[in-house]
Amino acid sequence: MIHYNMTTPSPDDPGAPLGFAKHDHHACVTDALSVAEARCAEEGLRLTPVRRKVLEILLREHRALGAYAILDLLREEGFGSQPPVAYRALDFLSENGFVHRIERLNAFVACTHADEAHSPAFMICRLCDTVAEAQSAPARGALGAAAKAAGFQIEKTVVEAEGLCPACVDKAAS
Amino acid sequence: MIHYNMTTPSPDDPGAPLGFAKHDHHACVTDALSVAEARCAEEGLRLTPVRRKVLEILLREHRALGAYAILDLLREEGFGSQPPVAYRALDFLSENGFVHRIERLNAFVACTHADEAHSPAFMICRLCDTVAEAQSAPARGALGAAAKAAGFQIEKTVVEAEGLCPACVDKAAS
DNA sequence: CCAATAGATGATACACTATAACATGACAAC
DNA sequence: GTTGTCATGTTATAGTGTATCATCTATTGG
Ligand SMILES: [Zn+2]
Ligand SMILES: [Zn+2]
Ligand SMILES: [Zn+2]
Ligand SMILES: [Zn+2]
Repeated sequence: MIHYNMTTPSPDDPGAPLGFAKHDHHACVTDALSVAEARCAEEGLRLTPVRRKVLEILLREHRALGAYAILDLLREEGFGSQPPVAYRALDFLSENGFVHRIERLNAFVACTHADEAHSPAFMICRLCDTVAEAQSAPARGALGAAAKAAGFQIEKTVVEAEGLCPACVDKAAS
Repeated sequence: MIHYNMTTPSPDDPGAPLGFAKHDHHACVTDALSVAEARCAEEGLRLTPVRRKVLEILLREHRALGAYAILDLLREEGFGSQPPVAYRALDFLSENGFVHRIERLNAFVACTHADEAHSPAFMICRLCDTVAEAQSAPARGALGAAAKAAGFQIEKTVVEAEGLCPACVDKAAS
C-alpha cells in the first residue's frame, strides 16, 4: 500500500530529492537516459520505446513505484496497459541494472549508479516512501562468514534499511 | 512460486535441515515451542491455539512457507481457513520475533534464535527454497556510514542472500 | 526481394498475496 | 450482569505477478 500521488513533478523542480539531497533533477534524468542509451548501444541491448519510457518514468519520479502505478503512467502516454507490458520492461531494466526492485515495497526504483557494477543497499523512509540507494558489501561481514561456514554460495544479496529520512525525522521532532 | 511439497517430514527424521545442518528435529521443534510458551507467559503474550499451531507448522517444516500454504495446513487441522486467520497469527508471531518474514519469497520462517533480540540475515537457496538464519549487523558497515552521512535513521534492516545451499552446490557440481 | 528466424509487443485470462470490514465469541474488570 | 478488550470467523475485495497465445517487426540468409 504505497501511497504515491500520481502527479509528476515539473522536470526542472529543484526540490525533487535524489536520495535525500536536492539537485538538478532535469539534468539528472536526461543524463541517466543518455548513459543508458550509450550502454545499450555498446552492449547490443535494445532500449525499445516502452523500456525507455519506463526508465524515464522511474527517473522522473525518483522514488519507488509499483508496477501498476507505472502501468497507469504508460497508459497515459499511449502505450499498452496490460500488466505484462510493465513487467517485461521492468525485467529487462532490472536484469541489466538500470532499475532495482525494492522487495520490501514490491516496487521499483531507477538506479542512481547506472554505470558501474554494484551491489546496492537501500534506505526506505517508512513515512514518505522515499528511497535512497547506497553501496553495500554484505558478503564481507558477518553474513559472508556465516555463509562460508555453512557452505552457502552467495550469488546476490538484498539489503534494505527501513527508517526515517532526514525530512521526516525533522517533521517528527517538531 | 515457491514449490514446497506439502508432506510433513516425520517429526523425528534426523535428516531434516536446520539451517543446512542435520540435527534432532523433533527436539528442535518441541524445545522452540517451550521457549515460546515460556516467553509468552513472562511477557503476558497470548499464544493462542491458532498462533501456536502456526508456529508449530513453521517449526516442523523448517523452511519458508507462504501464508496460503500455512492456511492449507491449518485447514487440515480443523482451524479456520480464510486468509486473515493465517495473516493475523503471522502478524502476532513476527511482531514478537517468533517468526520472520522473507521479503524475497513473500513467505515466513520460524526463528532459530527465538530468545535473544537480534537482527537476522537469511541465506535462501534458489533451487530448494531452504532458508538458514544468520546474524547481521548491516548498520555497522558501509550502509551505516551512508545512513549517517545522509541523516537517515535506520529502524530495521532486511538482509537476504540468495544462492546455493551446500546440498544444491553438490548436486550442481555432479 | 523474399522467406525464415528471433525478439518484442498486445491482449486475455488466471494465479498468488494481502487487507478491509463486519459479525461473533471468550474472558476479565467493574 | 454489563462493559470493554482482545481474538476469531467470514465475506468480499484489493494488489501483485505469470502463463499463454497471437501478432508484429526487425534482422539475416538465400
Ligand atoms: Zn544501483
Ligand atoms: Zn521521509
Ligand atoms: Zn530470528
Ligand atoms: Zn538447496
